[in-house]
Amino acid sequence: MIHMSWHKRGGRGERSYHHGNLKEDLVRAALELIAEKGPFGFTFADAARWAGVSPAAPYRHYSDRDALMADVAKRGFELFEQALLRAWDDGRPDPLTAFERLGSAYLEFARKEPAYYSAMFEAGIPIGANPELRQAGDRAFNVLRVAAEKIVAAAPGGKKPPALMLALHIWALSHGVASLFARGDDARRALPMSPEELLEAGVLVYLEGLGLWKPEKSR
Amino acid sequence: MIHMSWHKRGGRGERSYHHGNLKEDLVRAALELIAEKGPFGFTFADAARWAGVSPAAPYRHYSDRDALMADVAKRGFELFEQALLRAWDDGRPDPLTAFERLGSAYLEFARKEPAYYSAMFEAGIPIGANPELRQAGDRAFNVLRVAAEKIVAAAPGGKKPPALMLALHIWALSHGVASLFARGDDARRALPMSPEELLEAGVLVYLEGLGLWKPEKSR
DNA sequence: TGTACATCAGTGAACGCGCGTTCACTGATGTAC
DNA sequence: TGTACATCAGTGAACGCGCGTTCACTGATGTAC
Repeated sequence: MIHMSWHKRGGRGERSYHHGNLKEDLVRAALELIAEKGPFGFTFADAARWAGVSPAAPYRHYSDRDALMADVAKRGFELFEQALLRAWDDGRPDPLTAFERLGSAYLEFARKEPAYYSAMFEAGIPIGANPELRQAGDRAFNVLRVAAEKIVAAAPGGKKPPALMLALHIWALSHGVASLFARGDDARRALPMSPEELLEAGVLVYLEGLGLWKPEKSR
Repeated sequence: MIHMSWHKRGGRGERSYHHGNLKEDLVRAALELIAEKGPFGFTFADAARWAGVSPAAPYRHYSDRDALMADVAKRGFELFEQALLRAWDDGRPDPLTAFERLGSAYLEFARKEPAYYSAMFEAGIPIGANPELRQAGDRAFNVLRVAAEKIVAAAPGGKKPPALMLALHIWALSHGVASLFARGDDARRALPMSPEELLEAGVLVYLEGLGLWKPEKSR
């Protein structure tokens, strides 16, 4: 009996002395545990246990628990950016339709990825001290900013409100709706409609206020 | 030496065997500690230590740490409601002016009372399981709802958008701006303007979209 | 192709620490008479 | 006004537990020749 299984790799659950993907597994562990018990409901040792590894092993990959959380948040922003890019789809078929999709994608991310979402926005990570994290967040916001620019550029007549402001307003509105009503955990508040409907209506009213959208007459 | 000071009450820092205001002091301790280290950065024992009391003492007032947090959140909502009521001032001198004050009060609360704010919105307290907390939150939101109704009622012409929707939109926008840009801690994001300006502009654009406000010609 | 060696990524035992919680207790307060 | 007693709100010691972190170590992998 000299640990035969250790010499096999890639089998169903079989382990070698070297885990091989521990870093990835720690991230997955963190996500599972955040989803289960909130962004502060788990420890470094918990993550190690979840990954089936000794409590000292995570130190090979992260200096401490906060570094792991920051990495989770960074990866979250990267996925978020990709989700937003897919939804925006370069403004097809027209900027307004694509813009509404962007809002829905925001809510969908908050609901389907509550673990990433809370790591990104509610884990209390000081963004100022973490340039990589900040950049990942900025890139995600940038999708919104580019979309806002296109909306403004496509506007009829001489209406050219500042695109940055538009993007910030939509971000804040989406974030507010998501945080209050569309979150994937027990702190979600009840609402007499779907969060998507609420957000879409809000965005349309807002765009109408900017003169970038007109409701159809016959409604 | 038979603990003379114990027999005095109300003096500067002097203590009797019975603390007298421990419950209030525990709440204050929680607020101090949340402000310092975040909503999860302290323990029941910390709160006891801060209040200058043995670690078993808090159990006379709260069943556990979560109960203390929930009480902090509840008190936060009560203060929030009062702050909003003061800002609204029954719609004086006119509903629109008062409504803008309401938005500023939201941001001011988030900035000046980050401890209450994070207990209320970011401590992960399951609101469904806590009727008192939920009611306190509902009462705070109700201020916004009543204000929205007055705004709608005072609207010119036949424009009568649903007040509940208006209130929810403004709540979400305020909450988004506050959570992202006006929070009182290190997770605050940078912004090329003041959060107040951003929110006020957003509210005005939104109200314009509803036909409840018109920008002055000469701007 | 084989061998020696450096490097890497894990182990597991150990430590000091502080937390949550309980317990029998005790000082202070309120009340009945 | 005084006294006896019940009740309340604290004490402080104790416990088991799990965490964070370190350490010397060891199995596995990669590479030079």
